[in-house]
Amino acid sequence: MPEDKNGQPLTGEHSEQERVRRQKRDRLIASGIDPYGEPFPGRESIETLRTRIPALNPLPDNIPVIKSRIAGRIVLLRRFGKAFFATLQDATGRFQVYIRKDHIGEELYDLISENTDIGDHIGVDGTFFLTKTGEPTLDASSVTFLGKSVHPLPEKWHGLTDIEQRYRQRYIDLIVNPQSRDVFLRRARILGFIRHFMESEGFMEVETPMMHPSPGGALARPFVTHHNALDVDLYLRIAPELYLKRLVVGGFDKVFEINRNFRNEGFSPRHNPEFTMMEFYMAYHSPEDLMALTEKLFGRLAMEIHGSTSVPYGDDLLEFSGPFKRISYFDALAQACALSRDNLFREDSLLKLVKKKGLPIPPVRNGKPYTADLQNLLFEEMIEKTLIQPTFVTGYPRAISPLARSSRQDPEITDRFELFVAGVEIANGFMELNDPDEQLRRFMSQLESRNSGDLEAPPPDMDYIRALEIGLPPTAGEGIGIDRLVMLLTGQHSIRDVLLFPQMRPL
RNA sequence: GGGCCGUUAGCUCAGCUGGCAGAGCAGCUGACUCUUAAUCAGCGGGUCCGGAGUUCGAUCCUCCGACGGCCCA
Repeated sequence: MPEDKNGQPLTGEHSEQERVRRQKRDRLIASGIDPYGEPFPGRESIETLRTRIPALNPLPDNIPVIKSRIAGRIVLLRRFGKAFFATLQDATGRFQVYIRKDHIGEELYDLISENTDIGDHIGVDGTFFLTKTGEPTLDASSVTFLGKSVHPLPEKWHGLTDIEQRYRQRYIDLIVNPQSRDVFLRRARILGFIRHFMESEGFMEVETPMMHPSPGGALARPFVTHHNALDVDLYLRIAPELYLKRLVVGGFDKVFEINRNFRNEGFSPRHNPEFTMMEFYMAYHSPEDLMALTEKLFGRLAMEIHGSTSVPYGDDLLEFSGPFKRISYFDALAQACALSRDNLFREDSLLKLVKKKGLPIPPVRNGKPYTADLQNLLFEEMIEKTLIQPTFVTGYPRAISPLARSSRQDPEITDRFELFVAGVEIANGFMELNDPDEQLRRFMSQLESRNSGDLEAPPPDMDYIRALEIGLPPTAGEGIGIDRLVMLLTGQHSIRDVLLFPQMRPL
């Protein structure tokens, strides 16, 4: 049974306005009009109509005759006695129509005038003209009723501001809040641009499984589901990484995937349980190449969406013309913590600093906290949020990079970087570990963590080890958080504002 | 998981110290054939998120719960 937001059943509980609208619907039916409409062939989009209108400023004496057929939702209505103005909205914009009793006939006029509301769909055939005040308008020669809206829309001026309702009833938000609509139009452009860019760079788009027999490729708790016919548990993927590298083993040496990942975590302005990532892999390339490609992509995207590589975000002006700033993980940490390189690797001095900062002690594993966990905690707390302009952080510790190859210069660090913008992690890339025996040792070490209670540590994926045994060429791979990127490019500060249907607690 | 804040008409919001529930928009009736937040006159519309308690009396105070936001973990 349908319910309102307080769990109350809706049947027979219509408001006065809904009852009135249903009565109007029934009157339309009684007059032989289908209140839910028929297809309306031959209409043009409002955007197309606008392109056909020549520049008419100042108002010319002889406007060329422009006839049009448009359809849309009535979003504004100004009634007079024997005529009214209605503003129609379709996917491409708004356009005013003028409906006069003496132009469409008394019978049709009375029927339409008395039974339409804001929110209804109508189709209009008419002739273009400019009003006294210069508003482009279609003078209706006939009106077709295309759909009754029996539930009133929010107020025309303030729109829908209740955040919860905007997320739960996005269809209303999209009708009445042009800013919201614009965010998603831009999101679609961003996605299209990225795909086109990657293809032009020689990448092949692939789709790998969303349901994994064993979760892997990241550190996160998975969602579990069950396949009945096989009678096995499956995990919604936390990352596509291990499958994409299998494809590189298979010979597709430049691949990318844009798709959803699922992580069984809480919500925040930057986290949704399902989110969109692009991961891509380039055989025979380096992390340097990844960073260069990332700079190129972000610069082009900023130009595409903003017409400039400078993008305003909150109080900041983000500069996406590369090259981006680079800092080393340990240099930055040593500086921010005012610790010597030696003390940076001593558990006691790290612990002292963590306690001094009032930070929670990370979970103890095998009797002792890892120095890498302490380092990472301090890095996250003291450095990440200060990285406003696009910044690559390089040289991540091996201990927190189980799929990355160790640096040839320093085996304690990996050839891995993360990109931060506006204090938020946007991308993560590295030289892939392609030594199967080393990868197996790392997996077994993660298994120990898992067995000692770390639910984010994945179990070993032995088929992935076999793929590495077949041979992964030297490969660089990167993941880019698409939702967060869209946030930056659309000026949004909550991930929920760039997701059409963010996850909400069911009512 | 913790702290703070919020939930009142279809929507946006007021509501003082506990004393008959308010406005604007939307709706209804009437006037109006160039308005664009149309205008003018009149009218209707409420499970004050839910439950319990205190009180003569609760939208308001207390407790429990639901949902949401922000911050922290």
